[in-house]
Amino acid sequence: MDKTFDPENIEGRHYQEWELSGVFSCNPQSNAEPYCIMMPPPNVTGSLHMGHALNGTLQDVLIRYNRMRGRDALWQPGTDHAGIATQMVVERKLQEEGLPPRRELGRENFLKRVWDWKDESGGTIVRQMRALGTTPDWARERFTMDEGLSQAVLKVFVQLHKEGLIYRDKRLVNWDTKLLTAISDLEVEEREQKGHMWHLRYPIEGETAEYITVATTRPETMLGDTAVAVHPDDERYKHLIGKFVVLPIVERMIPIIADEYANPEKGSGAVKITPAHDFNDFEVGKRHDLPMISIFDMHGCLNENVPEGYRGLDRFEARKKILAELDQTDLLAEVENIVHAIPYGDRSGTIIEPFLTDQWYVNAAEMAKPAIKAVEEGKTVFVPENWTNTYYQWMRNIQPWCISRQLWWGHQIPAWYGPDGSVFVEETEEEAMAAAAKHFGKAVELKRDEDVLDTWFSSALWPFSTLGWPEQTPELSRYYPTDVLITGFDIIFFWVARMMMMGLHFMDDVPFRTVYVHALVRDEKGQKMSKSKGNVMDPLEITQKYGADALRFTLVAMAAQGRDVRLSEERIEGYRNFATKIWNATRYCEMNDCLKHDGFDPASAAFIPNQWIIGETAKAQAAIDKAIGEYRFNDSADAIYRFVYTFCDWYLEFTKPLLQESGPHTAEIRQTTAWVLEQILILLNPFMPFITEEIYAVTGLAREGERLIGSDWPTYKLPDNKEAVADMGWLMRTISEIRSVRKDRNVPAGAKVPLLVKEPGAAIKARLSAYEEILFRLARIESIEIVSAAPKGAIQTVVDDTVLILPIAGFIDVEKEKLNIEREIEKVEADIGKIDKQLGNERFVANAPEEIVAEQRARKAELESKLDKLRKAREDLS
RNA sequence: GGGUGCUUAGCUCAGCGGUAGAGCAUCUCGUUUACACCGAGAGGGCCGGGGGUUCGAUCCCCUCAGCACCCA
Repeated sequence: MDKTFDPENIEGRHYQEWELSGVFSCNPQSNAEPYCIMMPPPNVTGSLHMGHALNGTLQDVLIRYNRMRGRDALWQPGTDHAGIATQMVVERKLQEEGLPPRRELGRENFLKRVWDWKDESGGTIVRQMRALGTTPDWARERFTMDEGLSQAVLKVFVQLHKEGLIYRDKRLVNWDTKLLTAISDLEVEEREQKGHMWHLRYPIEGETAEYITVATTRPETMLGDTAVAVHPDDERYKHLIGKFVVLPIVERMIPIIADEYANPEKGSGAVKITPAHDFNDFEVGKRHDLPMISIFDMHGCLNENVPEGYRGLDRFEARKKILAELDQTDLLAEVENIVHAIPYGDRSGTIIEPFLTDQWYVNAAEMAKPAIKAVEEGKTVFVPENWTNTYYQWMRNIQPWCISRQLWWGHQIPAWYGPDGSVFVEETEEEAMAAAAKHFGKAVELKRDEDVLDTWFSSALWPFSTLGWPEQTPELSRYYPTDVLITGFDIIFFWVARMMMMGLHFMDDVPFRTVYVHALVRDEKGQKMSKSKGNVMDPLEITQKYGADALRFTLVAMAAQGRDVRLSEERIEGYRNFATKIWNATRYCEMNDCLKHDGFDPASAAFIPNQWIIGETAKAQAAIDKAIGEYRFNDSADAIYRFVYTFCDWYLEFTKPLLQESGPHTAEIRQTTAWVLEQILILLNPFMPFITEEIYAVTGLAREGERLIGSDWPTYKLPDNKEAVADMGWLMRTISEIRSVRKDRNVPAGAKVPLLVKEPGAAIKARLSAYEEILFRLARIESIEIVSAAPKGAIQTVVDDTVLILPIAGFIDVEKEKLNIEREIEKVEADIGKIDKQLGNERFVANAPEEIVAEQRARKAELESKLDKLRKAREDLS
C-alpha cells in the first residue's frame, strides 16, 4: 500500500463498479421492507453547488445505511425543467449568438432550441452527483417534462379544474416586465431600499384652493387613480366624503370614498386608490365597485389610457415627468426620504409590477386544509420540529396560487377557447373539440391557451408521478408514501407544501412520513455563498483536492439540526487527514499480519483488551444507529470519528508490543485487529464510501466479488464486558497521568523511569502485572516495583485511589513540586466542599433521585481518599 | 408589524436539569519500524445581562440587549 491515500485515482473506478453491479437499483419484487427517498430534482441545466452536495450527501448516507440494513432502498433521482430559469438562459444565448428573439423565432423553433440546450447541458448536474459518490437508482431517472410526468400534469390539471379547484380569474398578479410573465408571490423578493414618499395635492372639485393631500411612493400610478379614500371616522375629512377631486394631469373626476383601509395615523390620512396597480387598492376597488384603469402595458410602459404626452413612456421616466409637472403646478406638497420594501423578481431582478391579467389559479386555501390536518395528526413530521410552525403559518394564510406563466418552456395548459371565449379543459385536443361540439351544437375551431404551468406545479406531483402515476404501478403502491424527504428550508413553501397538497388529493396519503429540513451552506464567515460575492466553493474542485470522502464527511459532521453549515476548507482538510489516518492504520495492520479473521467470533475473545475494543465497536455502532435514527447526522459522524481514534491511539498502541513477539494472545490480537478494522470500514462506509471500499478491496478483507456497498450493517451480540471497560479505563488513565507528570517535569521523552506503586490492592496488583508490557512502552517505564513509602525527592500522583511514585529526583524542583501538590489539594478540597454543601442540604437528600445522591456520596469518598494520599505526599516532600 | 432561530474556549460549533466538550488555532516536547495529512502533553470558559421555577439551571420559564433569517 502507498503511504498516503490518493482519492483521485480510485473514485471513478469504484463508482463505475458500483453502478454496473446494479446495487443502486430498487427491487420491487423483493420481500424486504421498502425504503424510499425522493431526490429534490435539481434544475436540468444547472450545475452542482454546495447546497446540492449537502443535500445529496445526507440522502446518500441514509440510502446506503438503509440499503446495508437490508431495506429495499429506492432513491428516486431526476431533474426539473425549471421553466423561467431555463428559458432565460436560452433567450440570452439567442441574443449572444445574434439570433432573432424568441417571438420572431416562433414557438416551435424556440422550443427545439431549448430541448437542444437541455440535451447538451442536461447531464451535467447528474454527472457531477456521481463524483460525490451518491447512489440513486439512476436507471429510474426522470425529468419533469418526460412523457409520463407530463401525462400526470395534464390529468391533475383537468381533474382539479373539473373539481373547481383550478379556475381562471382576472386579478392582480406579480408581473415581471422583463420576462413578460406572471410569477407567484413566492418568487417575489422584497428588498429594503431608500426611496421617497411624495405628498401630492389633489384639488377638490367645485372648491377653489381646497386640496386633499395624498402620499405615495409611486406617483406615476396616479394616472390610474379612480378614488381617494379616507377613514370613515376621520373627522378631518368627513365633510368631503362623497365629493370629488379633479385628478391632476388627467383631469378625471374621482370620488372621495370612506374605507377603513385609509389609516388616519399615516401621512395625511387620505390615500389615493389605484385598483389596477396595487394589491391593497385592488381590494378597496372591489369593495366600492371602482373602475380599474390599467395604465401600463406588459413592458411597464404607459399605455393608451393615459394622456397623450405620457403614452409609451417607461414607468420610471413617467415618474420623473409627472413629478416635474406636479411641481410646476404647485401640486407637489412635500418630498420625504424613507426606507421601504420594493418587490423584485427573484429571477430577473427587475421591479415587479402589480398587473391586471387573466391567469389560472389553484384554490390553495381549500387544498391546504387536508395538508394542514395531516401534519397536525402527525402523519408527516418535520425534523427539526420547529419547521412545523413555519409550515402552519404559511398554509393557514395561503393565497390563491397563480400557476400560469407567459412562457413557452413548460407544460402547456390544456385549455382550449371557443370563438366566444368559453373554455374547454381536457387532456387532449380531441376531447376538447368534442366538449366544444357538444356545447355549441356543432364543430367549432378552438384555440389552445398559449401559456404554460409554473414549474412547481409539475414538481408538486414528483413523489407519485415518478413512480408511474396515473398508472397503478407496483412501484407506486410499494414506495408511496416515501420515508423521508431531505430538503432545504428555502423550498418548504415552494415545494414541500405543494407536494403535501397534491399527494393528499390524488394519492389520499401524505407523500412522505418525515421531512428533514437542513440548513443553508455558508462560507466560514457565515455569508451566503454567491457568485457575485466570489465566495463560492465548488464541490468538484474540493473533491479533486481533498477527495469526495473528505467533503462528504465534513458536510455530515457539520449538519447539526437548526444550524447553518459554515464550511471552511480547513475543516475539509482535517477530515481528509482523518481519511489518511484510517489508510495508515490499515497499512499498520497489513505490516503486522492483522488482516485475517476467518471464523473469528468476537464474543469469544479471551484477552481483556480485545474484549474491550470489541465492546467499544458495538458502542460505536449503537451510537451511529441512534444518531441516524434521530437524523442527528453530526452525532453519527462524531461517533465513528471518535471510535477510529480510540482504536488507533489506544488499542493499536496497547497491542503493538504484544505483536513484536509471539505470546499467548498474539493470534487473538491479530484476529481482533482485523475484525475491528473491518467493522470500521463497514460503519464508515455510508459516510466515506470510496476509501473504505478501496481498503476493503486492497487488503483482501473482501471475499471475491464482495463489496462494502452490498455488505450487511452489523449488529453485535456480545457478553458483558464491564471488567474489560474498567481495566482499560484504569490503564488509559494511568498512562495519561504518567505522561502528564513526565511532561510537566520535563523528563526527556526518551528517558525510561521506574514506576513505584504504593501498597496497591490485589486488583491493582493484578492489573499492573497483566499490562506491564503496555505500561512499559506507552508510559516509558523501565520497571514496576511495589513499595510502602516514597523515597525522597520522588513525585507522587494519585490515579483513582492508587498512589503512583516516579523517582525522578534529578528532574524536579522540590519547592515547585510542593506548589503543584498544594494546588491539587486545593482543587480536591473545593470539589469536596461543593459535594458537602449539596449533601448537607436536607432538601437535596430528600428530593434528588437516589442514584444521584449515591453517586455524590461515592464521589466524595473517592475524593477524600485521594485527598488523604495527596496530603501524605506533601509530607513526604518536606 | 408578526414569526422563528442564535448568543458556550482565540475561531467554528456540539451539549441541554445533576463533575463544562470537540475540531481548528496557540504553546511545549518528540531519532519509539502505521501515520508530521502524525503522536504526546499543556494553557484557555461569570455557557450574552437581569429576574424566576427547582434540592440543584449553561439547559426550563419571563425579561432585556445584540445578531441572523422568514412572512407581511
